[in-house]
Amino acid sequence: MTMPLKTVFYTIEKTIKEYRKFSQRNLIKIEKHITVDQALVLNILKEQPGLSQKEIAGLLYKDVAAMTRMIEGMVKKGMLKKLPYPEDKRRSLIQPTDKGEAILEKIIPVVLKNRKLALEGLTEEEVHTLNALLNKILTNLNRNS
Amino acid sequence: MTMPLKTVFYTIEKTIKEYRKFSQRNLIKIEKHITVDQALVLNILKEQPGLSQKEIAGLLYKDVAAMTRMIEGMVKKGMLKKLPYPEDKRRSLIQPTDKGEAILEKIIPVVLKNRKLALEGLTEEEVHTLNALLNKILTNLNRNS
DNA sequence: GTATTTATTATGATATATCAATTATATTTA
DNA sequence: TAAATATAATTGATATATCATAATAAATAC
Repeated sequence: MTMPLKTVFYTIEKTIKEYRKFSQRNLIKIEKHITVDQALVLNILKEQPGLSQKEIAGLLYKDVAAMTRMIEGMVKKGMLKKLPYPEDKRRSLIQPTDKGEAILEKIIPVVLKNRKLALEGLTEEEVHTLNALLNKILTNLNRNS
Repeated sequence: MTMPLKTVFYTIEKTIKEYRKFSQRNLIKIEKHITVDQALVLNILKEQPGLSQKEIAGLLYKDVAAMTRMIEGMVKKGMLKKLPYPEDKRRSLIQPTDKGEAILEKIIPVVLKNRKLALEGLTEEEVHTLNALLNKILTNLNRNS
């Protein structure tokens, strides 16, 4: 087996892990006790209110069980609230609390800056190319599974 | 904040997660109870015998504590053995057992095929470009951290 | 309209990750 | 060489992930 560490998959994994660590470090500077994923949940709920836990899980690429527990944790920490969802009693209406919204406002600029710093020196076309190549791989994976 | 789900970082994360799942599914078909990371450890130790746990952790991009437990698990399952490491008593010499080697031989073709399927339709140049673009991001992350 | 199937969420068991603190050994330095 | 510092690995506490199963509600089939 040629060294797995020299494959492009290793580079992909390394990049996303470094990016997550980088983002996490910068997030914590301005808001202790928040994780990258929690920030994403707050943002998603702000932009698409009324999503189900399953839908949020899908967007964050997580398991629904993991999402149950993550949201539970965020409710405990006062960032989210769960209200009854009239049309479907299996679900809840999940909303950021005032505290959650305040946190989100604080972290948005950090998230934007993180992305900007990480993509420094890449042209729009390069970012587009990167996306396109990754999508080719994704297509292969879906076709073969 | 523009939707995080539309950023290239989301695509990167999605790609590596899908690739891991894809690999895991195919691995399990021929060898129950082995994970992608365990396969990588076996392979690394075969190609670079005598690495320390810390070095292996670095290559797999994991914490040393996680590596301690992972290796512990693989020893319990009979895939690895830990021998005394003469020059430095803090370390152990970690080696695949016969069973571990046999497993590795079985899975190598699967790993190679996984990679091939995932990269189907991409030219060598495209793979090279993908790598280069990711490395640009990695450089940014390192410089800014 | 009841029974069956499907969908959403929650839970239990287990595995893995992360961070801090600890232990044992090596290395440096004064 | 003794003391201080650094390194490799382990452990404990906590968080998160994953898979199977269960509980509840909704949708569909009969």
